[in-house]
This record gives sequence, structure tokens and C-alpha cells, in this order.
Amino acid sequence: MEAKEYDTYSCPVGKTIELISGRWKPIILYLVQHDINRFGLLQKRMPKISRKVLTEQLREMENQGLIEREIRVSSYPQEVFYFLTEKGSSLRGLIDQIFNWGIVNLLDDPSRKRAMDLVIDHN
Amino acid sequence: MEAKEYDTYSCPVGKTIELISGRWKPIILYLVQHDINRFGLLQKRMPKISRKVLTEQLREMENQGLIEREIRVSSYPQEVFYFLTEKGSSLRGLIDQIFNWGIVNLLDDPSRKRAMDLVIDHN
DNA sequence: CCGAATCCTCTTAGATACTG
DNA sequence: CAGTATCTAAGAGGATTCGG
Repeated sequence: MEAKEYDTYSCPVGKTIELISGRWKPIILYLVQHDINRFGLLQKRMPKISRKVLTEQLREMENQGLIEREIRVSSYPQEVFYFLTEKGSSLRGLIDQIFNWGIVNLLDDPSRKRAMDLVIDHN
Repeated sequence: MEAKEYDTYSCPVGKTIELISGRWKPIILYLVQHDINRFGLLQKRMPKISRKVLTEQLREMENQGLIEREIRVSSYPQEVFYFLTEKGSSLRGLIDQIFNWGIVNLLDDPSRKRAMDLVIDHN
């Protein structure tokens, strides 16, 4: 038998990583899950992202079935809300695993971790 | 208090995803872990990767402390071996989690999964 | 055998200005 | 408010060639 050939894109690992890689997607998932669900609110939390890129990421995640978009006032000024699909929600556990691995293996002092999970309540 | 600002690169999630995103890194980790540990052997398993990119990925992973490189014959023809560090090995569990999420959430028919883990023995 | 060095292309990202 | 449109800059990735 021939030696098996590999390509990440044809593998569940690669496909899954695609969903959450990119500079902003894990953050967007996290924020939307915590009801930071407006375009403008998302921008305030990610000042370094441009409107264009934020739009692109949101569209991609919509196409991937991770979030949904809802226009509540279609006239001016517009009101658009985002929320997670079930699929998007289910990524949360996985991201937690990734987070924990990072805490253990990447930080110099894991006890001083500042989890995304820990900061959201202090606003 | 100000609303917290986010940037993936300053978060353990982003840093961890960086280690395993990129088209080839999960595969390289997987192959090296299964003693496909020569440059040429890796190329055979990933025919679509160029020598340049394979070299780059291996160097990156070396710098990230995931693999180590050993030259056993420094003259011609050269023999170079790669093997996982402990840190690289420890990623295995995480990648399994990612794999399983993908199987459940991305495949049309999860029962017909062809895991990276299942094909390696048939050569 | 295992690369390094070039060159080239193609995708992403950022900046800026405009719009329903 | 929540985008689009356009342009440009940067970088990742491929093809090819050369070398110890």
C-alpha cells in the first residue's frame, strides 16, 4: 500500500482550526457569547480591527454557521445584532481547552493568568 | 472602569492557535510523532508542500520549542532527523480534542471518519 | 539528502473615503 | 449605525536554481 498523503485542508483538524484561526475569530466568538453583540460594541472592544476586517470576519463566521446576523432597524440609524448559533456555542468548550493548554505551557507564571473569562465582568 | 480591549496575540488562545495553525503544522506534529522523522519522508507524505515551506515550518516549530533537529551525518549525503520535544508531544491531546470536535461538527457522516490516527498503520 | 537563495504571485490587512 | 468601495502595502506560499 502506498504511504498516505496528508493535507490539512482535507482533515477535520485543519477544518476546525480554520474556524478559529485568524487574529480575531476567537475573540469575536467570546465577545458575542457575552452579549457584546453589536457591530459598534465589537469595535470598541477590538480597537485595532478595522471596520472592513471586522465585517469580513463576521461574514465568514456567518457563512461557516458560527454566528447569525439580525437587522432590527433597517432604516437609519441601523441596528444590527449578532448572536451565536449552536455550532458557534459548541466551540466554547474547545476554546477553553486551548486556553488551558496555553496557560499551562506558554505563560511564565500560570498563577498570574488573566483569562478572557475573568475580565469581562469588571466593566 | 474602561471596557476591556482584546487582541488575540496577547491571549493564550491566540498564542496556542498560532502554534498549530498554518496549513502543515498539525500534520508535521502528527507525522513526526509517528517516526516520520526525516526531511525526505515528510515530503513524501506531504507532496503538495514545497521544500522551502517545509523548511520554514520546521524552523518555526523548532523556534517555538515543539520539535528538535539532529544532524547525524553532516557530510554528504546528509542525514537529518526530527523529533518532538515534550512541549510538542503535549500538544497531541489538544489536537485530539480539536479532531474530535471536527468529526462531530463538520462531517456529514461522522461514522465514516477517517482519522489521521487510523490510516498510519496500513502502509 | 537537505537545504539556502531568488524571484514571482496571490491573498490579507490597513488606510481612507463614501453611503442607506 | 453599520457597513461598501478602492487603493496600497506586506507577507505567505510556490517554482526554480544552486550548493555542501
